[in-house]
Amino acid sequence: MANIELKELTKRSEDYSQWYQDLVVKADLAENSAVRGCMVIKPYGYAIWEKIQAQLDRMFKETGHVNAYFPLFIPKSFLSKEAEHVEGFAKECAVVTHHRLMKDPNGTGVVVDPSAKLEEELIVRPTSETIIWNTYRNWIRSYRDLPLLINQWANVVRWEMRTRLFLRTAEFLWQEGHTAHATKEEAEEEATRMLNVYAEFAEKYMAMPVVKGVKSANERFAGALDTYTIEALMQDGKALQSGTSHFLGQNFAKAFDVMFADKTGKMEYVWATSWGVSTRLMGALIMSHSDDNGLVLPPQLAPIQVVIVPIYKNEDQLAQISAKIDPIIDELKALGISVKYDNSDNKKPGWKFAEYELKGVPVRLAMGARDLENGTVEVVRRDTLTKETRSTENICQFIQELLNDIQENIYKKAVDYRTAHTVTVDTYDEFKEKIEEGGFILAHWDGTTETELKIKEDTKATIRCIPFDGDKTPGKCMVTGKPSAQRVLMARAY
RNA sequence: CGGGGUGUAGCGCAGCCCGGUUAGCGCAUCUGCUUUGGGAGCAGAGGGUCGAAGGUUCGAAUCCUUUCACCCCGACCA
Repeated sequence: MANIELKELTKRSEDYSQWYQDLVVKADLAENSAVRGCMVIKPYGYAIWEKIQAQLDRMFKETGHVNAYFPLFIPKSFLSKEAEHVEGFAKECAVVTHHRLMKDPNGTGVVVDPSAKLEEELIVRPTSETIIWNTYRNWIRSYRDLPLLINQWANVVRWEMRTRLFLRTAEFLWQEGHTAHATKEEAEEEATRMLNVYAEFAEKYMAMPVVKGVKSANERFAGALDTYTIEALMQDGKALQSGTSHFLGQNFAKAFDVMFADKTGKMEYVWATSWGVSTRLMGALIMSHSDDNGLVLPPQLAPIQVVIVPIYKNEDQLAQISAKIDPIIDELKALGISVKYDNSDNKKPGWKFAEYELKGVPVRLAMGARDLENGTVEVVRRDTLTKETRSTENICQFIQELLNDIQENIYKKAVDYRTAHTVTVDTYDEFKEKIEEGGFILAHWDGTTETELKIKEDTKATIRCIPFDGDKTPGKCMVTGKPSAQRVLMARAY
């Protein structure tokens, strides 16, 4: 009964934010680093990110995209070429001003060598539109060069005031797609297509339901004509913007002078999109499914899908168990299931059970003396924590089905949660009351930034998106009474 | 940048108010034995510039001054 420390996960009901922090650290996903606001992603956390990456990368390639890599540094002058863009990012840029250090003449440390000042400062990219569009100018001449469908996996830096592991860090990993098109329609289609890719990924792989929609002008990406978003609801009732896809119009083409000759030989500005998801998805994944015992991972993204724990009294017994387990491991692997056989002898079974629950491993098998006698194995599923003892016969097929079942079940649970926490309101008083309970609220809005800001000021809630699907019945704005085309999705957000 | 808090062993903390032998405790680590079906037990061992700098004092983790860092809550954001 000792070792309370590891078990001590703050309960979600006590302090949700603390629960999240505890979980990220104790499940060994990430930790704070020596650099303020920057995290170290630990191997187990990175393994999940790699699975996210691998699947998204596959989906990007299936939709015709290729990967490339652009520089970390951007000349300062580039950033100012698109007026709205610079305004959106200027306040959070890390700037490189020098390129050399020297011994401190007055001490033992090192100082910046003043003679090594850069002619033009470099910005550490907060996003890559500018450097990429500057490059595209040289790549695009004719309509035959289009469309250009490029993605890059990279790190970016945004100097945030306050950070939280995965949800908001000063440096984060992401992918950013940057595409160039001959027509407005094609670019808009692309932006929509990629939003759909994100939504499909969120729902099928992360088991996280999302609402697709368009951002209000106020919440739009700096430099975009339209920002499409997927919005998810976390277990504490707050919304999390999980991915965005932007229709950039010709803004960046004009800023960087990127033109092409169309079929008639006429010179036209190129149409653009950009789209991205980040390590923030890790935060979304954690907060969507996990419980007071730790992480709950969807089988599709779990680095370890099945863990096997032997329970033995001596070496001889372990050998007997291993002899039973080995063929099961081989068969599971042949089915494409990732298995870990934890026969380490420095931890007791009970410790291992708790540990793998904390880490969210979807299925756990345990085999001991009793099972050897009966030809059985204990199967425990992480999502419900239910146990059953089964014959080892056809066990692998059972596990395969069980993994699918878990994937479906946690998705269904998340959908049910969201359904239960989505309400429709018609008056502002009702809105103010409901927003305190958390969750999504569908309400009518007059479409003005003024009203949106008032709502934010009064309630801290923002318009998450104007949903694509669902009820399109017009009505009256809950604040001003002016006409509204459809209900919009509102919530307090991360 | 405002408000609050914390810096003592790898991690988590006590000691500080009221200065006084060798700075403690839990976890982790190492060794040995016993254990192993829900976070094992016993015995032993190693591990510290008490965030930093200055000051007061015979004597400072403790009091004073300065400073740095980090965390939490706000304003800003994926």
